[in-house]
Amino acid sequence: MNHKSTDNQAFSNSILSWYRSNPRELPWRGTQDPYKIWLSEIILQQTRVAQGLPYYYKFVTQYPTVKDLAEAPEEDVLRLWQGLGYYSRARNLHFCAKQIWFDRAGEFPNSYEELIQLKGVGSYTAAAISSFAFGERKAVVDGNVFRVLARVFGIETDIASGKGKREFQELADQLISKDEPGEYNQAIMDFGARLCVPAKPECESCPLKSSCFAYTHNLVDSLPVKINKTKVKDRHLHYFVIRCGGSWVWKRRNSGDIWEGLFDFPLAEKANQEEEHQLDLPVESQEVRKFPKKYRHLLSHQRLHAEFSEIDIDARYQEKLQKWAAEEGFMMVEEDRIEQLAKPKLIVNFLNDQGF
DNA sequence: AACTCGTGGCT
DNA sequence: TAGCCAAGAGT
Repeated sequence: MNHKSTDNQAFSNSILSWYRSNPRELPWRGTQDPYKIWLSEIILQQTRVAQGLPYYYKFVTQYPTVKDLAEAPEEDVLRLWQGLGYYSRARNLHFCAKQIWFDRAGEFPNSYEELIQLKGVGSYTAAAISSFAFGERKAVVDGNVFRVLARVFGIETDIASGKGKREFQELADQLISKDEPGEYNQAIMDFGARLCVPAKPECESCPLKSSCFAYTHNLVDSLPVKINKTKVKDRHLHYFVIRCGGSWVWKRRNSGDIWEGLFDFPLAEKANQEEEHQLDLPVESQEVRKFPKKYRHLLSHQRLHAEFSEIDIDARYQEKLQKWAAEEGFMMVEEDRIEQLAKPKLIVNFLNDQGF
């Protein structure tokens, strides 16, 4: 897919020109601090600007420099990330901050090649940081860029395929402005986010409308092509809220499943909701009260069906329960410390509903 | 290459 | 409602 360089320049000039009269004012624009740009880019991965904004403010306030982030406990970082999803982003962010501060003497990676070696920094994020902070000519290819290029140039390759990713990256590399690569990267993403949106784009006011392949061929609604193969799996979770002497039994979630590193409760999982869930406790004949409300919690790839039961155990069994919890990989948490635990949204919803 | 990893807004 | 998609990356 070769395009004449004059056409390329016409495209990038149009995008830049549109951007200069329609810029979004975002708090990470206007800074050259690679730490803040990195932070903003990690937060914005697969995340709408409106959803990420409050988290950006929380993080730059709590952790103004990479040193502050590096010196924080991972639990605190995850707690601040609570509710934003894709928690590996927070774990990798913290891991890299420690790496940069303690192993590199605080020297932030300052090139695409170095940046892409960081955990959680892929081709998009490395291009974004290197162009915004260091003026490197590396083209970003995110969901916006896929859409704009697919429509304007009439590309029907599946954007989820390896072939598609290579093809779009190659085209983006040809199109990016030589003089203002960072500005151009911002521009094409804003253009996709505000004008060339997925549904009902504003084609009538688009500066590219006469040259846009999709518009002139009535293909706007069918481009880009994305073949989605992920099927949603149903899971049935039964949580047990076990309380004893002012403490609750909590479980820190392991790797290899959703919500790694976050806290929830001892859990029984069964293949269907008909089966009655049970839990082996160290004390006999405890009353198990089921909360009437049932939860359906949607993830990108799983549909969770959850219910909760509470078990109150007399304080005289506290030591026995403590021992059992340690053996089972659970932990006893005093009530006033529960707020500090990083919890999945499902658990936060449950606690709010029950007035805890 | 296909699968995994959250949450929320919009249609 | 169910599906799509949002400044993607790791395995």
